[in-house]
Amino acid sequence: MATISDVARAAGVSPATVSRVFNGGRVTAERAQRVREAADTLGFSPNRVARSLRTQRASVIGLLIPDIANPFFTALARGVEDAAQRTNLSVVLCNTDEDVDKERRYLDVALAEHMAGLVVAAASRRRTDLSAAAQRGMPVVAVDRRPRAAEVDAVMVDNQHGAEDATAHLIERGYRRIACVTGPAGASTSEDRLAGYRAALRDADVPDDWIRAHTRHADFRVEGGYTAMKELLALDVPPDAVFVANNLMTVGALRALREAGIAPPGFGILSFGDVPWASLVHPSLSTVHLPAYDLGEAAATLLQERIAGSAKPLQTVVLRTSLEPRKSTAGPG
Amino acid sequence: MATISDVARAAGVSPATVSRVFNGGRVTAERAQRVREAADTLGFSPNRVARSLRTQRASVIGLLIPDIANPFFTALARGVEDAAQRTNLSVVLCNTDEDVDKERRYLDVALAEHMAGLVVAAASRRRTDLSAAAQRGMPVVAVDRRPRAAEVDAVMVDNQHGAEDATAHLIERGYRRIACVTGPAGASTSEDRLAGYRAALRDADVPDDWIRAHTRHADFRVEGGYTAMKELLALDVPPDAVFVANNLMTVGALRALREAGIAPPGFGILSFGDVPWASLVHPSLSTVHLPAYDLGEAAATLLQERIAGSAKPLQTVVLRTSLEPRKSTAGPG
DNA sequence: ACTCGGGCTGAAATCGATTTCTCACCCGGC
DNA sequence: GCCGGGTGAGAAATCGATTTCAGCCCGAGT
Repeated sequence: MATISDVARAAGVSPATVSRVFNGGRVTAERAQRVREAADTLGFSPNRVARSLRTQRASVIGLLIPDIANPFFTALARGVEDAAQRTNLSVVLCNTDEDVDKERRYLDVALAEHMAGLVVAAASRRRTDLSAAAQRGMPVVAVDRRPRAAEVDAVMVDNQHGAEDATAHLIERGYRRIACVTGPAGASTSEDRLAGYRAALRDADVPDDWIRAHTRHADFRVEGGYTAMKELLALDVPPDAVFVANNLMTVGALRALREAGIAPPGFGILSFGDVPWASLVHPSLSTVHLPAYDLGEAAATLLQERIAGSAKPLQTVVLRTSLEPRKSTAGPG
Repeated sequence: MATISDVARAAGVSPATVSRVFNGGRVTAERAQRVREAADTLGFSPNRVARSLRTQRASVIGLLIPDIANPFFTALARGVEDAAQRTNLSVVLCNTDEDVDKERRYLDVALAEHMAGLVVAAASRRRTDLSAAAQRGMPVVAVDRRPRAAEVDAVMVDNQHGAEDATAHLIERGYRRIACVTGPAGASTSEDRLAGYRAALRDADVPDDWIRAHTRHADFRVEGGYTAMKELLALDVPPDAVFVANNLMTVGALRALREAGIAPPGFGILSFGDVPWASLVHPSLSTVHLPAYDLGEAAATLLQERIAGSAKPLQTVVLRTSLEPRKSTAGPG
């Protein structure tokens, strides 16, 4: 592996000059030419480790996501990656598995590795601690989930508004007993989506205690959705529709429904977040489409501004969701 | 950010001693204790960039995969990640998008970044060039796909054997006109799977020209599977079953079948590779299960041996696939 | 009592790039 | 002919850890 000194020797100049050629210093054209030729024949590319050490800034950003198997997060990751690549940053993807300990270990690595910045979809609202990074001056952007009390930029979707719209859509379609499967009590996303659901039902004069009796908290995973849905179906007067707060739980809920021999349009299903291959499988599913890719792209762009030194006040970007109603127009009747 | 010298000063020792405490050198218990306390109160963790520069080896490995949206590769990635974490390596995930240029750019980054090693699911069999890395002494393990003429370790599935078994299974079920949708002509995976399919049909005395007429090459993506399936269905005598060489193309094929009003068990569908949520959706789909997670884990483990300096001769690990027949037992009739 | 050896230590070199500091040189103006 | 200003280039310091090297101390062996 050729070093800068090898190139310098081959070109008959000092290492400083070689560095200047590649970093836009002032060098006479003739010398610059010699350096470039030498670099080419030696196949030189600067050692990024040494550069990072000297400049105190890496060309790597970290992306912490809770579940790489979830298509929502893979789409988000692609958005981050594409944005990062535009400024020659590489992305280290860290899968925290919704596990706060694992997440903290990755945060430590990011600090020790002196990464240029972090995009974080937090594993927990209460327990994720981003202060260490912020303290050390490492730029951080929260995405999708906002850890409580974190002084960072954030890019979110309008969870509450989207959930309210979507639930209202179910009501318009004629469903009356709309249950809800939401995520863990701690997460900002599950709370906001629940709040939107509640708002829509209240607006339709559904009493609070009915709502409470028909709400289940699960874990944002397939199994949790399955169990919660079974519970709801076992009620004395089962619901005639359900609002499910994320894509994976919808898959579980669908399984529970199939086992119970229940299907749309007699039963309304609304998923917050795109269910993979849903259009193929269940054209009768309504979904709230989440701009996952754009979320990632926006977060990475924001992060790059901070890395470049922007001192603007902290900002929160909120992207709109969009409702994709099911194809069939029939209601529950 | 506390440095090793800060800790040394606080503990009243030299930086060398601090380093020895953390890297298993011989230090008296009493001093080691003082160092550890100082490190704790200062919140010291060694700067990995500096360490990498000095030791000439990073604690990061690269994972190059062609499509992060494909659940097969996300499962593989998790396997790599879990294995890597056991030895405190972090994983940089690079999504090459089946694009050889993008892949080459990532390879350059990996070299400049002096990563400890690479796990590569190559974008192309012919055009992916791993020699630069090998030449510079960077350990590389090919996974799932083997680039032609690359002198590297590899972890693969037994594509041909799995495909042959699976096709034979369709024949046993009573299907007679079994078509095939495979991947791009260049890829090792699509060629091997096609070869397995062919072997099974030949074994059942199906003439070669029939086979050739009922084989389509597509691009391993949903759209390609859809188009190929439509072509096959438009034949004068359409097939009564299809062997599809990867999971995403199966999704496309299923859509084409649904649009044509065709469904199992009248039509046999065999997917090479698990289709996400298939069990929920299409219990009547047979799949060849691929051990994606284990593939990643094995590759990362092998890579770590090489990083640790193992000089064993190059090896190729082949993992077995397993056939998961559809639930219903009825045949085509 | 003297030497030899083994275990700890700290000073200093090292990794490879960037960046400051210094100096030589050239040009135009007085 | 002399002097300032500006420019280009090299020597050397620097980033923060690891590692070599040399020295020191202490105990054991003769």
